[in-house]
Amino acid sequence: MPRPRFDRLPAERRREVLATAAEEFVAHGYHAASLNRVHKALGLSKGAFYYWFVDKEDLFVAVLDAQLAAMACSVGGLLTGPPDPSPLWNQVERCCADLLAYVLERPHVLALYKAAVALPMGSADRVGQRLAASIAATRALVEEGQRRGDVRTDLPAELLSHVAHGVLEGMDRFLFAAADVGEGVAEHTPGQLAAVYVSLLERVLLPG
Amino acid sequence: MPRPRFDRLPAERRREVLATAAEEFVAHGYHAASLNRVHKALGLSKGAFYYWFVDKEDLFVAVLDAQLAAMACSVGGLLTGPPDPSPLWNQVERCCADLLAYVLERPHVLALYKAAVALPMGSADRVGQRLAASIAATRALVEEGQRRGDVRTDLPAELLSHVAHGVLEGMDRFLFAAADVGEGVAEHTPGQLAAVYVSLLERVLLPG
DNA sequence: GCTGAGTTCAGACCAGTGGTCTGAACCCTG
DNA sequence: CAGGGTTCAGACCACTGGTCTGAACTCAGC
Repeated sequence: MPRPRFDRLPAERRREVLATAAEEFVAHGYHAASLNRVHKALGLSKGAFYYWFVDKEDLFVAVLDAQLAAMACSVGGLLTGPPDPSPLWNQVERCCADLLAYVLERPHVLALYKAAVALPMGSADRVGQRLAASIAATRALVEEGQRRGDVRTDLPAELLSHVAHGVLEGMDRFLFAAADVGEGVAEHTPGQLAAVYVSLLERVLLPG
Repeated sequence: MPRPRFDRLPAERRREVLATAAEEFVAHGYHAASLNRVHKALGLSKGAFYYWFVDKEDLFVAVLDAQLAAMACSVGGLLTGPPDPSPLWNQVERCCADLLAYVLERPHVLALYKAAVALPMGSADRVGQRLAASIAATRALVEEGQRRGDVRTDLPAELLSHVAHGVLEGMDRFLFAAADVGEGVAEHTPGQLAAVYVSLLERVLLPG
């Protein structure tokens, strides 16, 4: 993800650009987001913009990466640190709870995520890469689990990771839907929700 | 879904229009599909087009409905006919197998489905409605299962249907991915695949 | 057969889009 | 101060989905 020209800008300006662009993507989704509006809001010429970014998707990826970086700072990944011998499902539950806590109070992150998944999957190289990261994480979990004997091995890891990812997405969508209807998800703590996530994951992944 | 003017056209012309439009959507996805290309391919003026359809989404929905109708003709739904006392999971497996058989040899149906899910969810009124149908079917299954005692009741039906839907989507994506890599999904019969679908569904849905 | 209202649709036109390109202003090194 | 590289303003382009005018046609009612 080399973006040398943009990166050379003063940090404050960079932050401003990414924040404005993020607002636009959050408000309208990827396709309906208008670069012209972003330019106008920033008092920015097309020349400058296309000097910094190669195209619309490039900007979107930059926005996405900034958000992911911010999230990674405060959440801490799964299986990314030093080897952790504690029970795998406990680690998963902790990670889920953290992520939920982070994301539930940052609706714009969810909106960006929605915008990302709505992209044609052909853009597998840039946006797809970022989404692939989340499925890759699931896959890493599945493989580590298979190694430890915590995850069934009668189905291929590839299949299991897709399905596990589907389970998580299903939970997500349930939460979205509940939030849209105004039904208080807030009554449940991230910890409680995480427990449900994990129990469902276990159902599909546990051996036997 | 009233489309009185278009419906008044001779059936052959209608078929031709929908087929050409379907090709375009299949080839490029929703957003990248160009109405102008469709017009040109059909020797059709904008005037005529906008006389028949209210906008791009309207055309897409018409294409989608035509495909769904064709599919419904040859597949036959779940829980839609007269009450069937045979074991629920057997019914599900039969339905899955039929759908898989139908869809695996009609890649364009898959492409259309992908195009549909890639739409901004705000279009909940038209395209979203069609997608909602599939989740509604899952939900009907969950509720019927809860009534019969075949599905757990410790979690709300709403949540379970979203998660079940996620499981199915996960399987779908696994099949897509496998097909993209060229790995023969074809080595497995729809029946075998359906058995895996159902076994995973059972994992998340069975009581206890 | 004529008339006039309603239907059908050709295509000019519009605002807006993402993206390209020219060239002016600036900076920095020799 | 000369000249090459960097930065970026904004005219311009092809193309998009969508609107609108008005010509051609259909078809009652007379």
